[in-house]
Amino acid sequence: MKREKPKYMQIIDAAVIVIAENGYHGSQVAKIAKQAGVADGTIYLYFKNKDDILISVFKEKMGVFIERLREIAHRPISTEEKLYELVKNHYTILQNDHHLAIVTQLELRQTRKPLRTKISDILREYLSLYDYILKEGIENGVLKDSIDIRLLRQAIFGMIDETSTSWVMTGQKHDLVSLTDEVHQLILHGLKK
Amino acid sequence: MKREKPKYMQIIDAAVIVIAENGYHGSQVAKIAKQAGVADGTIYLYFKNKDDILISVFKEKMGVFIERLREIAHRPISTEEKLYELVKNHYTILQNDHHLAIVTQLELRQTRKPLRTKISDILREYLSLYDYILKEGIENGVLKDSIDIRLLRQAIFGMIDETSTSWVMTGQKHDLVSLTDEVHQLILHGLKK
Amino acid sequence: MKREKPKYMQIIDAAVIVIAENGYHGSQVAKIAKQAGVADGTIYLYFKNKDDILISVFKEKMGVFIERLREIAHRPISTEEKLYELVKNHYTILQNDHHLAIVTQLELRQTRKPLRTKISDILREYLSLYDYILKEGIENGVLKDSIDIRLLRQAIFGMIDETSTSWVMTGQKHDLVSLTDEVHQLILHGLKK
Amino acid sequence: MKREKPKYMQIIDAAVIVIAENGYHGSQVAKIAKQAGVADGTIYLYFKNKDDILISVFKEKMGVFIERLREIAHRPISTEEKLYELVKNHYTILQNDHHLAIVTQLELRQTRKPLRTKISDILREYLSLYDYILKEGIENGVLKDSIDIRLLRQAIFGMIDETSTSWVMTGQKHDLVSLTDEVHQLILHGLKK
DNA sequence: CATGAATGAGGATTCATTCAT
DNA sequence: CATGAATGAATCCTCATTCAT
Repeated sequence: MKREKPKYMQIIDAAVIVIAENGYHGSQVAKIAKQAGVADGTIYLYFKNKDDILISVFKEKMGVFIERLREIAHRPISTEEKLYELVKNHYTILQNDHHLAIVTQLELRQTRKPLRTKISDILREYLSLYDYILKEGIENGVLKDSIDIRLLRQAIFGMIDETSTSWVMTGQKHDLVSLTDEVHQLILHGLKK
Repeated sequence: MKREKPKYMQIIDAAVIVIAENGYHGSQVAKIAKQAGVADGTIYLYFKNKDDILISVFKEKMGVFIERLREIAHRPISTEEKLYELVKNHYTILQNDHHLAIVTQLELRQTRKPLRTKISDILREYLSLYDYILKEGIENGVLKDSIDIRLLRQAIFGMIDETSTSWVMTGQKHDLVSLTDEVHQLILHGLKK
Repeated sequence: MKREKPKYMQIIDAAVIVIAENGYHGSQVAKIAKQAGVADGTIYLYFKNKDDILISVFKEKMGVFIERLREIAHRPISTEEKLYELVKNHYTILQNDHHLAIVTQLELRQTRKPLRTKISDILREYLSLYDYILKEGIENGVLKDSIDIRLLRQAIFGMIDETSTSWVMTGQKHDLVSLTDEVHQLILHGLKK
Repeated sequence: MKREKPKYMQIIDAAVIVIAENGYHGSQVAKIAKQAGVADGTIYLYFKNKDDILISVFKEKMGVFIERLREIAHRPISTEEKLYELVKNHYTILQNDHHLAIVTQLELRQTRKPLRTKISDILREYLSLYDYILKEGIENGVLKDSIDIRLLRQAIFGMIDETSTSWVMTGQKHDLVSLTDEVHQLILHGLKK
């Protein structure tokens, strides 16, 4: 039965695994095709080229982050709670898929310009939800209104991203989600006692 | 006078320029050699291989960050002031050398395992100075003692790194150093009003 | 009405257009199929393989050359007149179908052995009509009997073919048929005054 | 001793042999490199790409045709004699190098546009010497002045080219140079008795 | 008869590295 | 120390052809 899974997602999923295990550089198209159980040429029926696979992986997986955060952003809860859920959501998705975590935190930090641009574009949608929550917080008088919102967003994302990368680079040994409380506290109140 | 500059630094400097302008991928050894004004083969008298050039670039340039931060860490000033200088120092070095900023924030985020490891090793020395300042702050009762010091460090570095990367990716148009006040405030007191 | 045209000729005609516009190299089977309005696989119900399309194109189109020349060869006119009509016929067919002209003069000059052989075989029938006319001319004492008939034929065909190719390569701008008089004269009396 | 032969000509000569024996299509760069006794990559120190090899082969070899014809064109002999030598020269060069003959008459008739253009450019210099001789003949009242000189040139070249191609396609069995007399006669006086 | 998704063999080209001079 | 000509491994992608529907 060919029905099971459309080949597109089959290849995406294979790519995540292969890239996580071999690095983008070590992930020949043939290797991804084999993992996906399709012929090399089949890849090109669904993706323009190799880079397009990576971009699509990011797009598809970022979709999950975005979808859930969007739901959080619209819940009838306080800004503090939304920020808490924001952090927890990010950590949870990464912790639940170690392969994805490697790809997201390490392999996707590609340097070639065109790729970088495409990835940024996708990330922008995710970060615009940060902005939504932050703006609301400022309007409600919960968050500082003296600082540029972009800077607030970068501060939050920087903390979450750096802690995630550290977690991945140290072998994903400890529990990432359990950092949520402390990181949430740091985001809101800073390092000062 | 090229004569007075040992070829080693000549190549390092050439590498920063070439990599910043062409990306690591587009920086063939031949191109770096040409920019440095030496023959291709000469590179290999000073560097083991191409990766070694990148690592050496990072090591040499990180040295400046480390040197200055070490001086700051030992000044007879408060922890708050040290953190202020830490941020300012990082931003200032990047802002003063746009080529270096590109290399540091974008091109060095290489994905290949061996390179990643080497770069982490070098970064560790820089980050250990963060730890020194943080530890002091905790002991003096200035900083939270309820949170793991590694997390505090990641929070600070994450913010600084993310803001720097954003600055580079948006074309280094605005003034980076002038963000110091706000970022310092976020580090200490968080986003909450 | 596509319905009335058997798919075989539909594909042949599509191939002439696609090959003329894209070159043999740029004429993927899929492109020909699309132009013909059939599925890729359908091509293989009518042709053994891609080369077979080209051969069939040549065979079908050469058929027109042959048919008309055969009629000319049997007309009750002088050898000189027959040679005149031979040239005019060749030029007229090419001039009336610019796509065909490109395919015949340029794209069909394929180099691969098997194709070359097949094309020669088809051409042979056309050229045997040249021989028929030439033989008659020799027997009637009109043409030189001192020169091998194959050489005479090659001389005529060489002139016609080269002038046709030049015409195609210069963009088919001038009138090809109007060269008939002069070429006819050259064939009969040579370059000498 | 690497001295013997500059690698450029070494590769050109290898290419002629390999292409003659395998066709352009069957002539992988690796095969040419092997025949030339160099590494694959070395080819690219001397040629921009594979097509450039073919173009260079044609340019180098056409040079011989041109050089010799130029000398003939300037000899103090009659136009008739020059045309005789022109034919003989062409046939002689081809007959003396069977590999070259195959490449020239068959493999070089490539269809891809850019290649075709480059080859035409090179051929033009050779044909301009035809024009030189023809113009002289017309001015001296030896040749017809009623026919466009380009047509005269195409007639001559067409005959020579077609007879050469026939000779190659029939396996280069008979003697090509011995056709000179008859072809010369056809060029000057045509087929008419 | 007709479809078109899937196949997978095949090859030009780049570029880090070496080593004879 | 310095050179730079030569090396050769390594891989993405195309596209003619098949065959299950």
